[in-house]
Amino acid sequence: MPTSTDFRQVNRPSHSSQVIAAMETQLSNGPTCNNTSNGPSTISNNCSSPVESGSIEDSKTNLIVNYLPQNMTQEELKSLFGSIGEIESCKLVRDKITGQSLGYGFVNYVDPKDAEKAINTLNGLRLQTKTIKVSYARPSSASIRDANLYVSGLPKTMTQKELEQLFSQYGRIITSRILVDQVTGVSRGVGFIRFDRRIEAEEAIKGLNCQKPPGATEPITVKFANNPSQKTSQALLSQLYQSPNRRYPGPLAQQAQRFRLDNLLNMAYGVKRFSPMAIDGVTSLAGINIPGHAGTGWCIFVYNLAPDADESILWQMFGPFGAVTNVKVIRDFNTNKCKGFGFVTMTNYDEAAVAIASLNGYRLGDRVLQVSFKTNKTHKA
DNA sequence: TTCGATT
Repeated sequence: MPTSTDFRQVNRPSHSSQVIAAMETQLSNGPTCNNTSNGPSTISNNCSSPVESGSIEDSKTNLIVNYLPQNMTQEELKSLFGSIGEIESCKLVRDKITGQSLGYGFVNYVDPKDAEKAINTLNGLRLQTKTIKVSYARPSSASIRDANLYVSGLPKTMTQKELEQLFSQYGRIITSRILVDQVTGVSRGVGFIRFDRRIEAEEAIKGLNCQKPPGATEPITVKFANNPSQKTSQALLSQLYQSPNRRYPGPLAQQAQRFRLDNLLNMAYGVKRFSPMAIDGVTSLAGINIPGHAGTGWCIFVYNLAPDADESILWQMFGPFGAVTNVKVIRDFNTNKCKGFGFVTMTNYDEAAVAIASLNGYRLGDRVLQVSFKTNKTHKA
């Protein structure tokens, strides 16, 4: 959660029949910008739905609970919601393979009054770092699956309201969000739109992908969203670098370990190390324009990765140098092969700097890596 | 193939 404001109050539903749940969906991919047909796509085929029934007929007992803490179990979910009233059934949705929680679940009460009470009482409740969302679940149906879109390249000035205005011509929007930088609050230019029905999402892709919103100078990308469980597998991978490292032994790991020790010693003795973020002991917000700094840490660009490179290789290479919060291998949309580069975010400037100094020019397999702080370069002008 | 973004 970006802020700790009164989400609980502002987000409380005033008319619950219109509060529609957001179901997280499976990963699926959409088309790229390279449309083979460049004529205007027909978005108004006669698919006007007879299914206006929507929320009125929906269950008054079944709730969807979103944004649950990662470690919350089904038993804890049942315990929490059982405090309101008798539960008919309760299900925490988990990853099919890893069994990890996907962060949402369903609670079906016996009495509709208890369901309403649970929304009023538990929606917006803070649990650890999360603010849970409790709302009526829509009937399970194929037509509402895979209706979640990921939008990137948005103008930084675009508001959530404007985003909704842009997409609402294609259907009924269930949820929308624009991601913002945690420090500056400025839009990251990416967001989500969940439609009521998949067909609406498909039409929005056809109509808006690679199009410039009114007043924008760059086209946006609109595609189906990934499901949100993969951070978990990344976190699991991050533990790889803690274990004895058989893949990258030798001088490099030793150098990394010695650096960490030096750093600890310096901290213990109060030695101040250089960081562009620190000016006379005062952290300056002017630092947001320093190359590589991404608000949440120091962003590092890694070039010349092999096509089969994956995230674990980045964790293993950078982890020994200090706190790594995120790694990303950039892949080709169609082949899913690495496009030759990736990004690593490190918390501390010093550790990032040493990692760069150590890993730039490092030979990985038959390739020589180029490693530097991320800049704002882009190959398309 | 030289700088993304996944609630």
